[in-house]
Amino acid sequence: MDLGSMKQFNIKLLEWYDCNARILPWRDDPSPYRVWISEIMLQQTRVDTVKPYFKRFMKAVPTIQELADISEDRLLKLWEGLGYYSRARNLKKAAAAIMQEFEGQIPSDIQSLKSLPGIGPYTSGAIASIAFGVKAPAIDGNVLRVMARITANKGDIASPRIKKEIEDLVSQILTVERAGDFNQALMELGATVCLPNGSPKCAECPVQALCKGHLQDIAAELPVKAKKKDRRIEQKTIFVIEYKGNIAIRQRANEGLLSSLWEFPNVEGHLSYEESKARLKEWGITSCEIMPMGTSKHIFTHLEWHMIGYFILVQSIQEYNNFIWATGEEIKKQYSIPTAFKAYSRLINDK
DNA sequence: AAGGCGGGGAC
DNA sequence: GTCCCAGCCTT
Repeated sequence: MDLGSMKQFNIKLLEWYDCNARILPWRDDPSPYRVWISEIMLQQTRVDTVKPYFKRFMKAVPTIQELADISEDRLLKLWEGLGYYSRARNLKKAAAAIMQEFEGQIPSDIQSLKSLPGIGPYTSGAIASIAFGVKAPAIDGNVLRVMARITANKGDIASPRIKKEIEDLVSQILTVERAGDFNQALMELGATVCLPNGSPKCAECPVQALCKGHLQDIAAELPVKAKKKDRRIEQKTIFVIEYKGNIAIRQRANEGLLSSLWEFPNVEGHLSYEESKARLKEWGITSCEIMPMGTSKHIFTHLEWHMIGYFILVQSIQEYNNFIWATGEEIKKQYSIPTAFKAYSRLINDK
């Protein structure tokens, strides 16, 4: 792209953004803390999904100090249902680091930002440019798609080489004073006009005349991405166990999938009625009614859970050290249970 | 370079 | 069903 085209690109894009920017909760006051929280929530997560979580979080945890001091259970409860829960734990770690190493102030330079847990190449650029006006690129999935089409780049945008090409180009184009607006405009264009899956609305695009992909009539075929691998399937049996009005829950391991979130007792495989009874006996539950709750499927990015459930009404119990016994109300208020178990927790919420 | 890590919306 | 989302971290 020549210098004249870059200049035109800047002007057209920012003109368009000034008229078409969506009104978003984190845009009216782009303070570093608000930008940081919003950018972490927005990682691999749609704007409409993030909105209510962001508002609730800012009200519950308005300062870095409070974030550094928050309990893990309260933090995960605020994150419940949003997914990628390591983001929440990294947020707390980063808050502690900001208090200790940066005197309570979020740093403005890329290197310091990237030193914080959960902040990588994209998020460091986003915070630096939006909150501090630093002329740094912020290359996300939208930008990769938009720029691949603008330059008619047929390379795999997942490859580091192509990413670097696009990052270098955006860095060259990014000469305007409004670096934060420029980055947001590029993402906004990708989210609302230069749509994925072969559906770009080129007729509405402010930089259509500068787009090689459009001029060559291949915009819809770009960007090129490698095919995804198949998901692994796991069978599970879920037990919703009630005893004297309380439900059994337990905390997952603090690493790996859904780490340190809470769940109903469950085991690998699809257990029959008799197998379930034997397993419950191992857990000290000797006398109970067992009722089937039906099947449920939950799809993760890399994994599928195919579940069957049993509702267990316990009459007597030998020892119950294995689980926490909580009321439906306590679960709703205190314990973060991942969406994967929703089909079996609905019954509790209805109580 | 590749895989783990959630959940949901659009088609 | 498939794709992909304001990605990061570990191996």
